[in-house]
Amino acid sequence: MKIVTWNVNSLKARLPLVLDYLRAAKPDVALLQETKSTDDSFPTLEIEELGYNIARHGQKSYNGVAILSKLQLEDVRSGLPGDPADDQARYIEAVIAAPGRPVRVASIYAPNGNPVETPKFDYKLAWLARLQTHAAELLAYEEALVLGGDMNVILSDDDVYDPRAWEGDALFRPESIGALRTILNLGMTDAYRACHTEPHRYTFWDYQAAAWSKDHGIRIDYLLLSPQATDRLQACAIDKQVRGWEKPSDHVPVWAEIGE
DNA sequence: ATGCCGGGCGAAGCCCGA
Repeated sequence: MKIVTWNVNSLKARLPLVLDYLRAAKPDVALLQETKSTDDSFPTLEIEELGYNIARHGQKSYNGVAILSKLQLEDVRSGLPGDPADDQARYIEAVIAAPGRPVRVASIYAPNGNPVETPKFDYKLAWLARLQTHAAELLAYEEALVLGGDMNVILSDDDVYDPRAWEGDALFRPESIGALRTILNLGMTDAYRACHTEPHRYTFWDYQAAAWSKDHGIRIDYLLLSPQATDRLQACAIDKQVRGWEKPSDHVPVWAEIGE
């Protein structure tokens, strides 16, 4: 089962690119973030034509997450538990009903958190703490689980072109790194790092300052696997070439192959 | 370089992202 995560930065603006990618890469499951689509404005027909079932959780203008799956979706849950007052559409999960070998997946868009020293950073840390609590609950199921998405955290100096340039940024603050490490320490595996040890492999390049042509990127999009999913991990890669396509997102897809 | 792009909203210019 090929599972891809991708922050598309507006599904409406990116629809031709997304459809091209789905046709070429043929993922069984696509976890999308920053769809910026309400559930009513979601391009359902175009995506269903490619053979995908859809679960989406959107809002107007901002955020928005979705799960596309060629297999049936079950037990769909929208919204990250832990704060009924939080109305930002940043989390959706579902079970991919592979016969005999189901996989629970989540599409996650963690808050950016900038500028620090503002409520935005507090919200980010509180949100990641809620994700930790929920991840612990899901891990207790002892099933194949894939938490995929834009975590908005740079885990180490190896995941950024110039650590000094990001010093103090909400994505690289010790509190942010600690929050994501705490989730990994529950027993989850960073799929890309399980397959690749070489440093300086990125998933995001800013539109500005010629970041792409200079390879000034950061790795902030992850597939986090439960032990049961890690046992089935066969391959993982970053589809970097998509950043060079026409009218790209600033993020690129990251995929993992989870065996049967 | 706390906004150089790029998108949403909505029809000019502000909000937001990382």
